[in-house]
Amino acid sequence: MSDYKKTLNLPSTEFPMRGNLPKKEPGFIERWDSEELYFKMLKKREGKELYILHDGPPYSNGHIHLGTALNKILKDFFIKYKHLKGYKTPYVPGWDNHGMPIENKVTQEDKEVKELLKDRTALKKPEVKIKIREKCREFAKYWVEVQKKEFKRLGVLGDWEHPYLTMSTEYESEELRIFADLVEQGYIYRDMMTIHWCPKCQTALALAEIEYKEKESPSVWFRMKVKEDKANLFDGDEGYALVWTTTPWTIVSNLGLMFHPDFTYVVFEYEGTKYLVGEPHLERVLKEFGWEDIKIIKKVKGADIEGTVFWHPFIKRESPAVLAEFVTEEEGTGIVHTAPGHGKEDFEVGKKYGLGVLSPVNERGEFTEEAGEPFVGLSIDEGGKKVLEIMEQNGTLIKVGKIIHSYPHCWRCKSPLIFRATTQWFLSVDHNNLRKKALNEIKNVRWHPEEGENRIYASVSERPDWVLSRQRAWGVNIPALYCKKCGHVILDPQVIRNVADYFEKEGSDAWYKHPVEDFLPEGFKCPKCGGTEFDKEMDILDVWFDSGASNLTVLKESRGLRWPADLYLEGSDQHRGWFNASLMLGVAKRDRAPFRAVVTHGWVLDEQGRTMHKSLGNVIHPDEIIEKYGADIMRLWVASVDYTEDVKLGKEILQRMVDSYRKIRNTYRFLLGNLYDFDPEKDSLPYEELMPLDKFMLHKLETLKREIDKHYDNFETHRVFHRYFNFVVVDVSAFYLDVLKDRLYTWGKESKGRRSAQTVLYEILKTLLITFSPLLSFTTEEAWQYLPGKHEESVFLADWPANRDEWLNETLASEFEKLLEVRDAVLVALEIARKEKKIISDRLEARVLLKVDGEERNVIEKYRDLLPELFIVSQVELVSKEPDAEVTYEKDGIFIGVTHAKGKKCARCWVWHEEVGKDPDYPDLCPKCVAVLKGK
RNA sequence: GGGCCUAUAGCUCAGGCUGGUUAGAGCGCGCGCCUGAUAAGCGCGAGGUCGGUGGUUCAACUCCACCUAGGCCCA
Repeated sequence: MSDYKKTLNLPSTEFPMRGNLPKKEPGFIERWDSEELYFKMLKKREGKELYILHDGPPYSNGHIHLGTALNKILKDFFIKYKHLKGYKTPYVPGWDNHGMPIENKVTQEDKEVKELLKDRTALKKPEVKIKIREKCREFAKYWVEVQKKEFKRLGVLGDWEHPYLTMSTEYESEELRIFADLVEQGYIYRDMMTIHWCPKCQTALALAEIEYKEKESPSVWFRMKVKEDKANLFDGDEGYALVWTTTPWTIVSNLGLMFHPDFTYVVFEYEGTKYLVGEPHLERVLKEFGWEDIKIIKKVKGADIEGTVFWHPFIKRESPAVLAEFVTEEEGTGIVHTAPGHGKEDFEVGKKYGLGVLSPVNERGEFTEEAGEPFVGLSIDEGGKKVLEIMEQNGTLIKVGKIIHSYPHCWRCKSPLIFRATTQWFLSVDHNNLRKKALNEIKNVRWHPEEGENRIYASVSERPDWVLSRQRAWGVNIPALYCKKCGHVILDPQVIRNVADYFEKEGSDAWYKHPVEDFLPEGFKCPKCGGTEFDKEMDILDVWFDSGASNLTVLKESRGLRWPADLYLEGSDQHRGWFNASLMLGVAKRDRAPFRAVVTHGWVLDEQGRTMHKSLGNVIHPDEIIEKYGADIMRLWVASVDYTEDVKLGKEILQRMVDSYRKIRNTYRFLLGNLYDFDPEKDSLPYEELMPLDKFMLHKLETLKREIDKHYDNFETHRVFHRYFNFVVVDVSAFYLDVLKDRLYTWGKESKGRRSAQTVLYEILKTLLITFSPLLSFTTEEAWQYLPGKHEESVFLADWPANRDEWLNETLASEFEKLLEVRDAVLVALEIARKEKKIISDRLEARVLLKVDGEERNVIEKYRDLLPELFIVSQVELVSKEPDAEVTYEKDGIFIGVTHAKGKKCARCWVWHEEVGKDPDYPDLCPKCVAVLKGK
């Protein structure tokens, strides 16, 4: 009986059922590398239109995380897709190397550097800087190599041997030349700016280096006498503004008083003296002072107080009233002491009102000459006490208490920070209409998702001038000169270009290594005093300038690239970061946005939708996933989610991806198994000779391909995934392949019916592999190797399947959709027959009686011979009355009856047939099988 | 505190922008079948009232307001 099994055409393939991805994937990477697949891909598209995705450089200071993995995988999706579509897609990965995190790491952990830095002033010495930079370079280089391996492990193809590094000599010199151009065009200027400063470490701190901690400070209440009472607050009498501060030392630098424009202010009289205070603050302040029996004189709106002038409490200096929204109701008096040199808001307001800036404090946190006697040389704490002393004496001090509040501290030495005004280099955002031009360019860029446009627009229209300088060691220097004679600061394009030439040859350490004379053009003199001796600027450029310049330094013809890029693809946090910086520099230099389209993705969150955080213990590392499941599972996950929003990842989600993967893989496997004896060149049938069901599947395949194509083009890879997966599961696996088994297994090996099916199976498999290869790169490549017939050595060297209009057959498709509706109803009836009535177990034991009315009747009759195959039952009988059977079922005018099939079960094809046994040579076979075995 | 965004079955996504029959799909789950895709394959079924509250409307998951939770950026 089982002898007949050998006469069947059962599937056969070497393509393994199990993926074993963690083990197998590295082999593919090696092969792609050694066979130079990336370059072969480029070569294949020689002369074709370019599609340039410009890589946003990740920071080289540790292993990649899920966010960077997500990012690179998405980039790989679109590059591969565009390549398959016929574009030439060179991809040059980049790394961002300079900057604070690496410098901090080195200065904190490198023994040699730590030793050098025991002397806190050492940081200023060129040789120490060179040492630090050397260590930083080593550090960055190490992590570039690590990340490179990790990115490659994800299956990302690109020119990994020639990436761009912001610390490379080539990059640094080009960057400096761009800077020189900007100087020449007048974008760069110098101005004061307040920064967080650690007096102990004697260094500026970036926002990320600040820790907020509780601190006890004095709570100082004092009064400032009116000088010019423009708003007639006090009716010609002597009057005082009540002011509060927690940093008495900054009173030395007071240059104004802030009022809230919308608050109401109250003038009241206490013991014969008139005072001004915010109305919301009045009660609290009186209680604080223990003042009773006051008399309210009048109320004034904050906005009206603007322009009133007060006297500094102890210096003969004016302090005008200005308006600002920073003033709060909760604290103080509603009148805020303003020292533009010592506070961010103060600085902004001071700049707006032209108050000037006083910052008479040196790097060690000591008062300078500028502070005047008796403060010179005092520390800020001592100075603060002195201030209180003086105000106590002259009667301006009202009360001193204590307050515990959150205050910024240095992350390194944990001591409280101060605000200091320093001179910095700026890029003017409004020079040459830069902002306006940039805003205009934003409209010409395709943003995905669309909300990105609002976000970048807001950040460009609101952004202040760009502070370019950093007081750091690890970065590209700003090659400015200080005239030794007159102190004049010079930023000369020619000098900068000379420096750039040195950078190109020696790297940016050249700035420290060479004497300043080496950089000067012949006969260079201080334009102000004619001096010929200069000091070098020690500030470096903001790292956002580094990466923001990448479009200009990297997208060059000499690299086979082109400016502007077709696509930028980064996390949505880059609207304010890299997109912004790139846009500014791109527009400043070339009057155009450096990108044609910008795609952004969200954050990777845990399964509950919370940020992954060490302290929450919910962090997942990419290599955990790769080692356990493989990169294709990760890629499949990326493909399955709508990345424009935040995406969740966790155990269940991964398990679902593994399940999906198995289904896809097994379907590939089964397709391959049924093509073991099929040579597409010899055995394919022309379209006209295909069986109707097979033509129908080509119609579905063609539709699928076109939809997927559209989704890729719209950057909607999750729609690609869902559409594709649904096709694989529903149309191919559950329907087509299941129905086809009889034809594939039991019909003659070279029968037309079988070849017809194989012709379509081959097209399906090939299309499935190519169209999904950007997403599921390893597995499609693996399966590709088993594809029969002549084909490219790699799926990535194939072309996106061309549109086949002739495969679209709407008439046939709508007929089959109707048949499928009937099929669905039949399946329900069969389930009843099996489960409730137990008259059948296997579907082939069933005989189906069918009565269909209306237009569907014609279709059913047209394809009546196909119905048993389609339902996978042994017999189908069309009846004209509602069937009288053991099992009946009706749905939407489709009447179904189920009985047990007549005749006997054919031992070979298992189909029940009344003519089984008719042939004496094969007493247990049906006529069809007999014919097959007798070779027709 | 401000800007932008998100919230549909256990999971991943549709739908709704142009408000109107029982809100769809696949996976997972449950129950079966098969043993000629077998650490596979097939079928059937049960799951949501669309984050919450209020409003507009004859009618809202879909429009508006507020709230809650979460995310990114900024302060």
